[in-house]
Amino acid sequence: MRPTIYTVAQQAGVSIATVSRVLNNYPLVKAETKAKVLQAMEALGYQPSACARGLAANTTGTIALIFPKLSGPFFSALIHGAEIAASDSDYHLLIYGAAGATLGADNQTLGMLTTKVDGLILASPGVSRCYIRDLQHQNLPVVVLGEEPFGAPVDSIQPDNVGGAEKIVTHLIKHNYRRIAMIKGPEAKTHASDREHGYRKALRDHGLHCYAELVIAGAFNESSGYTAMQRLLLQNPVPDAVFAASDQMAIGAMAAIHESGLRVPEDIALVGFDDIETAQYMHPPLTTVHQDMLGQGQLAVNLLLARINGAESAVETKILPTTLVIRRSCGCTLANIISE
Amino acid sequence: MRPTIYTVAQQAGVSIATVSRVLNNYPLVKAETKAKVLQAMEALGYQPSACARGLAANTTGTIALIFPKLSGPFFSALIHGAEIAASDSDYHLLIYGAAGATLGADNQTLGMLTTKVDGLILASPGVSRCYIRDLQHQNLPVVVLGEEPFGAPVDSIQPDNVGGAEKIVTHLIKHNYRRIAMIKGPEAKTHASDREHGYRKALRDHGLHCYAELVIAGAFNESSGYTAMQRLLLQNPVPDAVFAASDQMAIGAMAAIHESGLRVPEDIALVGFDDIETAQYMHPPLTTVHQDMLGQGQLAVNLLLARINGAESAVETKILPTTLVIRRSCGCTLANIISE
DNA sequence: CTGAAAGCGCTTACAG
DNA sequence: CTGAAAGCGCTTACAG
Repeated sequence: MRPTIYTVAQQAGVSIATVSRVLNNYPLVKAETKAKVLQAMEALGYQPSACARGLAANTTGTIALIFPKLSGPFFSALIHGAEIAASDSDYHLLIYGAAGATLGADNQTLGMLTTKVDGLILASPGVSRCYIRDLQHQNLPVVVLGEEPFGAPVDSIQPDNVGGAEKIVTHLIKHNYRRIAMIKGPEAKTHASDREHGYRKALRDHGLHCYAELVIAGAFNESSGYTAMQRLLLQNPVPDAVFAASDQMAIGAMAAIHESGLRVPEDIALVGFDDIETAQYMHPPLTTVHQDMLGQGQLAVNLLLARINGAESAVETKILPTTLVIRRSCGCTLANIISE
Repeated sequence: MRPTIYTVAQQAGVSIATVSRVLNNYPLVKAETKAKVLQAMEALGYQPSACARGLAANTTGTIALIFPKLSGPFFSALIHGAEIAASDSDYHLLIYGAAGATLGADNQTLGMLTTKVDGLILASPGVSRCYIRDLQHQNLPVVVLGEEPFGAPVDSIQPDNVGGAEKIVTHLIKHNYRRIAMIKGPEAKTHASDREHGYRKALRDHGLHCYAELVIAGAFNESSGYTAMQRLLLQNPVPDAVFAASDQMAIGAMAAIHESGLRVPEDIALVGFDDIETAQYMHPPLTTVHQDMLGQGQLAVNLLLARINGAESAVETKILPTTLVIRRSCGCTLANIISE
């Protein structure tokens, strides 16, 4: 049998209340008593039950991270960041990839999940407003990651998608490219449409026309970038530069360009967004917009933890800065990284 | 106040025992009673407390996945697979990236974690035997992923590292390369040394000498592959082929080769291991060994769940087959994928 | 087929 | 500074 708080109390010759107090670092326990208890716990290999504690104290010591789907280097870094921050505060991380699942109150396993956590991070684009309300109604703190939560009064964190896209497209314009295409993300996602807005704004501000046939939708992964680029290559004339809304799509696009016998950047310049690890190892190294995914994961957890611990400050909407990372694929010959 | 089982019972006009029975799908509840209870739960928006259930039934409905560090496409796919399988069985997934943490009974937050789960998957190379024993002693089912658990009687899953490496190096030999270098992983990891064994075996079986200076250690990520390749490029003559023990290292190595002005595969052939998503989009597309990471994650969860549900069969050691994926970087001109 | 009651292992006022 | 006791919200024999 696993030892319980009773076993420890008996072994130490104190009451369970006292054991509980040393467990929770109550200041008013006599040093001598505390030592006895600690020693008993050690001797028995005692491990307090998270369930019992959760039931009695109404706190679980775990938080959840909810996703559209768990794949790709982007989410990987996010999870990693969240994991680090959670560990630092002795919290555990539950992940739930709502791939294909309905993300709402009707989802049974998601409902059960809410009773296992003290708060949750919603990194799932397209979370419904009413689901957020639902969670808040249960007194569960929530922070939304990577998307503007229209209408819901909730903390959120996102990179500066508009500004990042604008910066990199402006950089392409400075290179004197004029037929600048974009491989964008799925319509419905705000981070996708924000990057498109940045693209359009940059073109407009420099008096360039935005050709509808130069904007093609992808799905943020390599294969959709590959396919989109193939379509772009069918055009006459071919675009002289392409902005892919994610590095993964840029990787796919680069493969398509190479396969067609054209060169990057001599024939077509190509840039991405995200600055995933692989970007710098491409051939040529990919010029892109850096966003700190690890940092976003950490920040989200820390914000959430602050709310869990009762922070009452006004709702925060954090827009994190992005930086332009210039490598070779845009046509710059510098090998090193420059931020504007 | 959140509704409890008492609220539901009262609303439905039954006892809490009956509510509990419909919650757990007991067969012997009268249909009419069940309907009343279901309706009351619906009306109240009732959500049973995982903690209370866990305490009473000694079961948590969650499993843990433990990692050395949470990063890279490899672990990303593993997590994704685990998540899918867990969801399918209405289990939740707790992840713990033991980056830098001591993976043993002394780790306090890991200890607490064990009380939150019904079993765990150890994907952390270098888990100590005594830690596994410790968990099993607590009656917690364990499955080890990606490593041979020497001496510990525990279920484990791993790809055929030796066979995969042997296959791809043999393929290089058939190309008539003779100075075949290897960028291997860290010494301590069995999956790293297994891949090295496969490499040596292939050389030996074909009467080739294995030059110590052609084997350089990396750390499974891009940057270490890049650095290792730079060292290989210093040699005279340069190797005519390189086997990187992971695709990520191959990606780094490819960048180093390109940067030196040499071509892949004309000057140096290059192959990897894993078949991550990006491999096929490299320039040239990377010949590699495919292992089903998503499938391994799913299999691990299903094996664990079987144990949790009381499966008493003998300890399983699953070695999953790998397949050779021939693309361009080895020198084959075929664009399509062939498996031997 | 259903209910009363004990018990799971903690926390937390309340006394002292 | 410490203990006795109630309570957190469930499950599960045990009766009937």
